[in-house]
Amino acid sequence: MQDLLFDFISKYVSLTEDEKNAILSLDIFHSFRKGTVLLKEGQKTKESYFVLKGCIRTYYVVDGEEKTTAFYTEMEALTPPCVVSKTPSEYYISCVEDSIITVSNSDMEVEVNRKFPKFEVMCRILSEELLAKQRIDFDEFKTSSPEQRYLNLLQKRPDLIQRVPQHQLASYLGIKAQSLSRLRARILEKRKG
Amino acid sequence: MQDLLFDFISKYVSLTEDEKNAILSLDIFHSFRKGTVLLKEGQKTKESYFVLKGCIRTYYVVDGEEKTTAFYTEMEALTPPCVVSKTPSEYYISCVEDSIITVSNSDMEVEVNRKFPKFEVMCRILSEELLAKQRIDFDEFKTSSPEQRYLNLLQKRPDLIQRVPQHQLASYLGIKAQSLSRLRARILEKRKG
DNA sequence: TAAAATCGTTCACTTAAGTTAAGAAATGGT
DNA sequence: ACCATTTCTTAACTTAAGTGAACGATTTTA
Repeated sequence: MQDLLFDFISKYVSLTEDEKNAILSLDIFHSFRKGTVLLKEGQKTKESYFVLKGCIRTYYVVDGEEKTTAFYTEMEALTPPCVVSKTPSEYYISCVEDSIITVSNSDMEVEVNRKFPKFEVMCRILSEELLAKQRIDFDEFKTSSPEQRYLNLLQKRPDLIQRVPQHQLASYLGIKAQSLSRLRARILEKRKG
Repeated sequence: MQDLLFDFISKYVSLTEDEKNAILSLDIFHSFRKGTVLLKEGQKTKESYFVLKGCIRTYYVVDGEEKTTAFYTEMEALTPPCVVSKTPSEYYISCVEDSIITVSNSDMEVEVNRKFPKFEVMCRILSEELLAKQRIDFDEFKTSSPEQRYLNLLQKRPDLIQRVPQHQLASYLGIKAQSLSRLRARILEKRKG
């Protein structure tokens, strides 16, 4: 499992054995059962997550209704906005599947960055990449219809459609579960006719 | 004008006179007239922008139609995704108003980061903050209706509604110009009735 | 394994956005 | 100052998403 993390890191910086051991000594690898809530609305936290196996989701609860805004699967990292802004969390994070996740906290990261400056570089590059990637995702969302968004998702993350409940997918696409059902039926109809 | 930039930077790291002079010697301050196109679709670039005065927008052209996805105003920074991914740009950038902007390129930044490691730290923090901020914006967009988005914008960036053409605002809100007109009329109607 | 809860789909109806077109208002260029 | 262009609004019609309700299928859990 550790190798997955180190393979990921090696795409950005090369680590010595000492550095690897320093990371391992932090004891950041954790398993969670499906449904486990990692973060609740209103809670303060300094934790960031990196998914090694499984899937986690972020969701808001508005008028008693869950609004899912993101899914993180294998080799994806999540630092909740509340960690950056140092305010209580506005959303929940929970496990869609049994998952193996590294959990680190920002004090730890400050310490590691101080000891190993190359970490600072990796964090900067990672943040810049994620920012650019997320910008593209946001732009695609804005400029397309729910149907186009669904077809786009089918292309880019077909696994999500299999492993995630439809009603969570629907709010991820910005629509209601019933509309997603209808939209899928519409697409099938087009393909036949 | 330079002071605006240094005031902004001072929120993240403190610079010596030497460091300030190093930045000034790069000659990054530029003025552009309203309508100037800074970047075109298909073009390769290494340039990042920081708006000191004025307003720039990013937009895609889909089937001959402009789709505006973002506005950047005073003290806001933009590194186009294509700079990070090193691919041709998928969108245009142009000036909504006469603007004063610092234009830097990524080779310059690599050099500055090498000379002054504190820049690396600032870039990391800035990227992390922007990532968190953009995540919140994306989530708000996903979880609200066009009407809610408009009312939200009225709260958070009332200046934009004044300084930007309605049809550009409309696509920024993910709808057509006619729908924005109608939606505004609907809101006025509610306030009276 | 039986009862309860969650999940996915369908339907009828409502609401709002997309489309096409027209015209008024504002802006820009010469 | 005038003409051309762009911008904004309105209207009638079409299309698709929201809503509330029902029902079977699946999953959970007691």
